[in-house]
Amino acid sequence: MMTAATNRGKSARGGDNRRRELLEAAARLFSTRGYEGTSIRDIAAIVGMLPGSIYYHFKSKEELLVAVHEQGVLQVMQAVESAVDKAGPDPWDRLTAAAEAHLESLLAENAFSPVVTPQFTKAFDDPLRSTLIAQRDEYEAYFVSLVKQLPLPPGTGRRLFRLALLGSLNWTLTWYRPGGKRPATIARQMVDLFRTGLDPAAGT
Amino acid sequence: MMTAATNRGKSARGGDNRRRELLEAAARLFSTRGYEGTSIRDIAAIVGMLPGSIYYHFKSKEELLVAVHEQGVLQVMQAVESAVDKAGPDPWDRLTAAAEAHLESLLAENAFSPVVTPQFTKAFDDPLRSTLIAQRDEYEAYFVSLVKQLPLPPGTGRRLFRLALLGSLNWTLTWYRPGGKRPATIARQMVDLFRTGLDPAAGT
DNA sequence: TTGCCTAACAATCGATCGTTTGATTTGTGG
DNA sequence: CCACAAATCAAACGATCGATTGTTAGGCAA
Repeated sequence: MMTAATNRGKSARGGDNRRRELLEAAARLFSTRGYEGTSIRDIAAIVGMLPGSIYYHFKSKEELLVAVHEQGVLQVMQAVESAVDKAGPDPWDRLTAAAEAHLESLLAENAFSPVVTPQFTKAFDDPLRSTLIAQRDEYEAYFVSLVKQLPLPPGTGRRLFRLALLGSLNWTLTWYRPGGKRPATIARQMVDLFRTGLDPAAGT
Repeated sequence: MMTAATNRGKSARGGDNRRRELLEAAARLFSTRGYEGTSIRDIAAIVGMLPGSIYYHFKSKEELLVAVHEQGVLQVMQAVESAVDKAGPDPWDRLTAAAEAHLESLLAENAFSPVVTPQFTKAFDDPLRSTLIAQRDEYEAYFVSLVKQLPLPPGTGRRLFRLALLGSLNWTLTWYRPGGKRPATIARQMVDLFRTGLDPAAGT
């Protein structure tokens, strides 16, 4: 799905390099300094362009944000789906593969993806906010289906499990430092945490 | 610990009501619209004060933020320590009590606490950023001690467990809607999730 | 060559930002 | 009632914000 008027009716020819540069610069700044903390002038300076020129490519700062967010969701979703497709048929293996790809995307250098977190989304109000949430819901629905495949004891809160797992993964953004464990390792250990539990005397 | 010059040398008489009003208004706005998204004028309007008058109570917007953050950390920490003290001696019960109090504080109406999340902290740069992180680390250290008491099989990653649990709890801020399960219930179920695990065929 | 389209520049708009300054009100002790 | 300090008002400062406008230089097609 494409939010329409996201690009200027130009056909999908490969020639829109500056537009991609703008998206990438905006993504980096939005994810590090926040949306309000980033000015059009900051973005223009990075790509070597005058502030006004940005409005040829995007008709407003909000539209630029929507485009960045859309791109971020798209990148993460593609990475996750591709990883799951490569995994075996076991539902836990597939969920683990998804978690690994999810976290790797979020911590990747290029940094489109951090914008995907709903924490980022929270601050906006409602025309814009709904747009971003809708983009993201499409992605989270994929995790719903992955969790649904899990053979869990009846009565288990699948929704809470999904939210808790994604919370653990997404929260990694706030404490991860490069040089530590690889993201995929962290993701796998987290899934195992939920799967096997910690208390040797559990279930009493 | 008090960051010094946080108040204007006025003794701890109870009479600084407007200051508290300012702190509360700022907390609500900071946590919903973000720091950059909140203007001094917005805060002044809420408490019925002209923008310039705020500078009688706080010498800069940054100092106001630090004071709000300090207050937020303090409130959560006190709620958690009080809850743990009331709990029994069992380490898992104590951790559960902490998780419940933590999440209840974060979702409380008054809304000082959401500012405590490091997600919020991330956007600032370094003189300010370090101050906020230091305030928060003091709080997280308390969870380190709670997890240390847990009787876990040797070789378990206590650090990852703590981060994963706090991630699940903190992430609740992004999806919780009033009218659903009570925060304490959510917190308890999350701790149980980590404690007992989900896979009936686990440990293979 | 002519004509159009893309992409950017140069300059500037009104609004809003954090902050400062100096006068003025309000409350309180002598 | 007066003096003095605490608290707020009133007004404005320079800077920066997102956005608009008019123009121009290059590329490609007819």
